[in-house]
Amino acid sequence: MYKFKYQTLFIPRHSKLPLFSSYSATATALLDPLTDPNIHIAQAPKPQFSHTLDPKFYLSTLINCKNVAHVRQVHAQVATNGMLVGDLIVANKLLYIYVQHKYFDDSYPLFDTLPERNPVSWSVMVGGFSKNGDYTKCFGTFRDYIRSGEVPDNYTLPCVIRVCRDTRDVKMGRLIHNFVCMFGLRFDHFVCAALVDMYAKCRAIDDAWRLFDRMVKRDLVTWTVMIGVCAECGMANKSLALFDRMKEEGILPDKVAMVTIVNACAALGAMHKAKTVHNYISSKNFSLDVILGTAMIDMYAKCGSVDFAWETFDTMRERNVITGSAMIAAFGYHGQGRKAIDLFPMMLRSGISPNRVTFVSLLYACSHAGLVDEGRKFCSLMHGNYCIRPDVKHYTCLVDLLGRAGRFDHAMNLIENMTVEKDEGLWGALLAGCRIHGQVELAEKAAKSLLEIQPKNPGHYVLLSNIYAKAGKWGDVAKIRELMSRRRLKKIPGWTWIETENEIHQFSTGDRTHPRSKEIYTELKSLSKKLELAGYIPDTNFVLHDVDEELKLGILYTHSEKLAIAFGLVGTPEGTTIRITKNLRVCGDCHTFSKFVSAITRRVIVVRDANRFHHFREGACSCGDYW
DNA sequence: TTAGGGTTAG
Repeated sequence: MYKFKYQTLFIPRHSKLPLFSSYSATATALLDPLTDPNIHIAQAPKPQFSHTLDPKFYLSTLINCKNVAHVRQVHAQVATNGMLVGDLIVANKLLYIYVQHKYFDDSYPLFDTLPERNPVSWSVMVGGFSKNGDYTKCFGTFRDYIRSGEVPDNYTLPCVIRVCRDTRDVKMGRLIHNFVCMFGLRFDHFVCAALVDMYAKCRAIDDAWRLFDRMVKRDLVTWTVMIGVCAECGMANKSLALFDRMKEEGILPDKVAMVTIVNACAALGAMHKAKTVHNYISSKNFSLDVILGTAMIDMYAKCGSVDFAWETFDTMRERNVITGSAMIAAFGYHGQGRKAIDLFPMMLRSGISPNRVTFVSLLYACSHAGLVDEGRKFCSLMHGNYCIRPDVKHYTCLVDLLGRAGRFDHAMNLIENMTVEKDEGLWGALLAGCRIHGQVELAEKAAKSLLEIQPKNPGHYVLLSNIYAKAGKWGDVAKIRELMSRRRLKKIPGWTWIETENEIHQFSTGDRTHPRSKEIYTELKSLSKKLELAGYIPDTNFVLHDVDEELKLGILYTHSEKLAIAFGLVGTPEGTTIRITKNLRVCGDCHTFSKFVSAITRRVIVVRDANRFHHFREGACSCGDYW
């Protein structure tokens, strides 16, 4: 069908010689055979063109070029015919194609030698550098643009704003924002959307909100940006509200928006919301692809249901290493170390190779289930079979594993010989192990290193104080309290959330603001009598305040977890699982309290704390009292 | 002739 004489094409770049001798067919038809993967460039047919000065012809030819060699041919032809001087549109199109395909060696000389440049030429170059991550050249070109006396347009500015976002340079972002106002583009949709994204990613959330609220038209992507940033900044509840508002305004979510909202549910740990979102996904027929499915596994795991996470995993047609690692991590959060370990060979059998995150998840799962030998085996396997060198996260899991098992010699040996930089997580893991086993001296060492790295984190002081309290070292408890006061550090207030069908209820210690507060306290009082009869003894060591025992008891009884559990008992149907989320680690007394409550009320209580999940059932906890 | 922004695991 095509009658070509095959010959090698060797086209010198920027050749001044005419390269096409005669016109025989349309450019499109001539270039079509090149889409055939069996035809190599070197064998490609030589197109037969005649000279032409019609810019439309060249534009159409450029659009249909299938490789850079042909773009360069057209470039040379265009240069020969003087079109670069005569028609800036053709020159810009050439620039655009080179930049799109990252042929900066071609685009930059062309841009440099253009007899004239218009905003499109500048915009293409600035955008090209921005997209390619060459921030210095992007800003350099933008600066030259402004110096040339031109006013940047709504095409160029978003490219520069993107660089500020990628480099998290909010200072420069604000400077560009000033330019935006100067150039009268503050209401431009594209510019505004880019600014909202930049502020959101730089965590300048107030600025992002201000602009978002002011936007005349907000499209799906901008809504998604705001929904995502709210969840990341600990305002997942606001994310969900924003999602509802978006739908009310007639914007239909796409799959990316759904993944974002699934993440918000995961951050919130709200099971009812998670189910509602899942129903929405099903009703709108979003396919459960690898990204959405993996996000849902994570969501269910973080909402306290490893079973739903597994169901999702099981339904997915396509899985990758991220899916597998997410499921292993899900088992790990919930203390189901064996299941996490069993998933590993399944993953290998399906042809998925583990990566460093997979091993972190596995080691975490082993650690939270007290599987010391298995953890050590995974560590050797990681290094021996997969050539993955352990990083600080792997070491942290190992220290955690050894610390929980009381193998402090091994843990210290590991820490002393590790070659990667030690971080607060590593020392925190050792400190947590010391707390479990009452290792006061080692705890002091760990705390010293920890406080050198993070001197302003009150949680570390509280943990050390609890260790002293457990050992009866009240003088040291007092010293820690003084140190905290001298450093003006306050214990992070504990918050607990509990979700009912339509609402999320939040409690702080001693909270009486809830509309059903009276009922909650009555329930707590009646519960305390039953618990004492069942053998529960409140442990006031967990109260850091310097107050008398009676007051300590009072404070202990109104910890936010206990208020949330009491509300769960009165506010949810009998027999249903009570699911609560805490911002801190669960306190030892509340842990014992929850075990007793689960026994006397026959309720399953699922607590998500800052570290892991606890499933309280019939007087026992899934963590085996290691947390 | 040109452009921007949102998505999965520890």
